[in-house]
Amino acid sequence: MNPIENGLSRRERERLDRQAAILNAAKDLFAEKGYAGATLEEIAARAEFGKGTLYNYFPGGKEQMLLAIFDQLYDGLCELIEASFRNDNQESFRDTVETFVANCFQFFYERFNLFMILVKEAEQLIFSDDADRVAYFVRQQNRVLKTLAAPLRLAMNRGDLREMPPELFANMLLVNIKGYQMRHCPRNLSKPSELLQTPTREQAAFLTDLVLYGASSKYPVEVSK
Amino acid sequence: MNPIENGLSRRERERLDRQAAILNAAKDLFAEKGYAGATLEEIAARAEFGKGTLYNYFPGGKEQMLLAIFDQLYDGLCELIEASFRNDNQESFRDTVETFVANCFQFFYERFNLFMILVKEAEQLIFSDDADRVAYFVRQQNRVLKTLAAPLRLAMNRGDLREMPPELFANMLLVNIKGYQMRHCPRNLSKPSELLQTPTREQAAFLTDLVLYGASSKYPVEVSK
DNA sequence: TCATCTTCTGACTGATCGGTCATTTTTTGG
DNA sequence: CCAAAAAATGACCGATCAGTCAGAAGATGA
Repeated sequence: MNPIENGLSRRERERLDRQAAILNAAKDLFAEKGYAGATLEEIAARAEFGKGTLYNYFPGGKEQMLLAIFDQLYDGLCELIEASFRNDNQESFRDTVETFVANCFQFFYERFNLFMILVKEAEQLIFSDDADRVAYFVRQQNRVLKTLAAPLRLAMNRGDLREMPPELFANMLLVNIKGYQMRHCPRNLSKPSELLQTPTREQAAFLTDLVLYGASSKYPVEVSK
Repeated sequence: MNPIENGLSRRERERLDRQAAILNAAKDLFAEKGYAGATLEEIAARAEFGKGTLYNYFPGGKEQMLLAIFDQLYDGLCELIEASFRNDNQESFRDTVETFVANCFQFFYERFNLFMILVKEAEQLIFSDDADRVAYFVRQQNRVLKTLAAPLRLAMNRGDLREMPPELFANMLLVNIKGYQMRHCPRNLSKPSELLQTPTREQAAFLTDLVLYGASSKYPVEVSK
């Protein structure tokens, strides 16, 4: 009766497709107008559903959509980190970092709406006064930080990096990637003339060297602990 | 009839005092609940005025208050930059940068509400779809960036910094300061147990060394252009 | 003291929007 | 083809809130 594919019936697959379609509409609109600025009516219209239908797929309403989007974002980021550092050792640490940086640029280039949501909403949410939301974001951000800190710890043990709390450097790396990317974003999304430039390997190399070797043209007299 | 002080009559001074009181109330509430989350009613209550009175002092309403706050923030930041680099040359560039970083930490420590507003709202606003708001923020951020880029340009000419677009490094510096500070913020403002720690000179030194000399424990084979 | 001018006030308005649910439409399986 | 189940719908509700304004309160100065 139920020809199964991927262990899912057609009904179930269609349901997931529709859920994904709603989520994509939400992504676009959250990115464009911000979480608060996007209305359920608009999201429903963009996904070609009635407003009530959204609640079939996301009983938790707007907030559940936002958290589902952040789940995707943080999952993707963790996978990207693991993939980038998987074959560490097989090349110089510097090149591994460059690859990681380039992968991040590429990741956000392909998911520009996720990047905008991250930029616009994450800090707002992590410093909100809703304890549950704060807990969610602290957990997710720590997960990313731990994932990145692990290979950095190894690099320190190998002597590729100065000794410091690896989460600290993980944070610094991510902050720099985000800051660099943000600086090269179109300021005004409704002005289509400004396009997001495709990220180049040169930019990744530049940022990598800056982070690993610093901005000074001189070597420090003594590298401080 | 009008004994003048600072060129202002008593009436005018009182008016400015009340305006400042309203702005301080707004600062606290914007920092706590975010721009969207703070209501005019609350702001008025905290400043001990009726809601209608706010419009005597800020005819432009909520948005005018926000922009007035950002004016203060960006003005303060520019002054701080200029003051920090004023006696460059008299000490090593590294120490000048450390002073600048320490001053930034101190500045935001003393103005924690401004820092929270910056963190929570600035990106939301600069990527909004209101062209006027975007223009305001682009102008202000560029002003800060230019102010910081000027002494960095000089340092490059002196050979203290690698050659690169000075605005790029200015951006990187600011991003790192903000990112470092943010990492050491209490996540949940309503939980008073977590206090903002007073910034130390050691932290400024650490971040300075990281930015100037990099995280690598090895010197690059060749410093890339 | 009083007329006038300034400042203050908070009830009210209009608009917005998230979420609900009774009803309609579609799908399903016999 | 039909009855029952599932899905979709959008009018409606209640809450929120920025901004308004007519009148109250207070200051001024002659």
